Amino acid sequence: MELNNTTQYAIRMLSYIANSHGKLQNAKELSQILAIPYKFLTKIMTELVKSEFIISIRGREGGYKLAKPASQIMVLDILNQFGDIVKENQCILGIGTCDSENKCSLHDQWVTPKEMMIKMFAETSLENLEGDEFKI
Amino acid sequence: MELNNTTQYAIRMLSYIANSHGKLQNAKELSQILAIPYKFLTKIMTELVKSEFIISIRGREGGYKLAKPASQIMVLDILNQFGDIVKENQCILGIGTCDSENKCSLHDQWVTPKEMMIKMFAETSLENLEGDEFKI
DNA sequence: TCTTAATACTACCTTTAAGTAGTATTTAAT
DNA sequence: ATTAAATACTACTTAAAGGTAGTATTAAGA
Repeated sequence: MELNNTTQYAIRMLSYIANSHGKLQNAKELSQILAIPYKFLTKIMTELVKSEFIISIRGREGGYKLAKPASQIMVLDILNQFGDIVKENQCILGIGTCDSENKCSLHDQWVTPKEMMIKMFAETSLENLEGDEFKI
Repeated sequence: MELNNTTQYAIRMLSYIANSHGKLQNAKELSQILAIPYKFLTKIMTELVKSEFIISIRGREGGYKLAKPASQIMVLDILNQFGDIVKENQCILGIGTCDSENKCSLHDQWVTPKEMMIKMFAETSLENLEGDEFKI
């Protein structure tokens, strides 16, 4: 019951960049600060650029910054981009979809925690992650 | 954000067996009913036997049954057995452990959904999974 | 006692996620 | 112009999860 590694890294990268208020961040430093392997970080970053979370400036003095205000990037968007599915009708036992018509054996117990989780991911933006509680 | 495949299968297997009120179930039939590959099912079942969720009877007319009352097998126990970690101090961003002293950037938002999830898994037994809502 | 139907064991294969390597491209500074 | 420092691209390797194959063992029933 975990987010996959790539998603975890992506959130940390975006969260860190969101805290640097528009100042360009480069891959080398990010890799050191966040303790994410350089080559893996750049790979993920390229996906974040393509999916328009991040704008990259190439060449010397280049780097990365957010493509839109931190308040407009929801954690749920990041999860979706990296295939960490959290859907309303998702069956926790992996038997297709689950709803009130078609329930798996854990369905009723799972409804409430699942909804809380989805709500949290959907309502939390990168802006909400700023502040002293940032951990590396 | 999903349970791993093996855990999902194990819950479904145990849940089905819990609903058969002591009648021995064999791997071949379970495999057909639950649509789980036979060889994979027996592999998981052997682990359930070794970890004392299940008692197996070998030989002709053999099969599987619960090793203890359904009310005493919690879903959380199954998760733990198959490495699906759901712990109080588990960091959702995978940076070691997380607590009120040492917070990752998502910590505060994650606390409540996480606790609900853990509570649900810890308090739900196989007995609670019985009934008409059983889906295959 | 022999056959058959069941679980158990050992070892392997396949797929996917995670991570790495090397080169090409871009651009500011000198 | 040249260099240096940055991102982008293509392809590969590694590790872990998921799944399969074949054989051994067990025990009821004919």
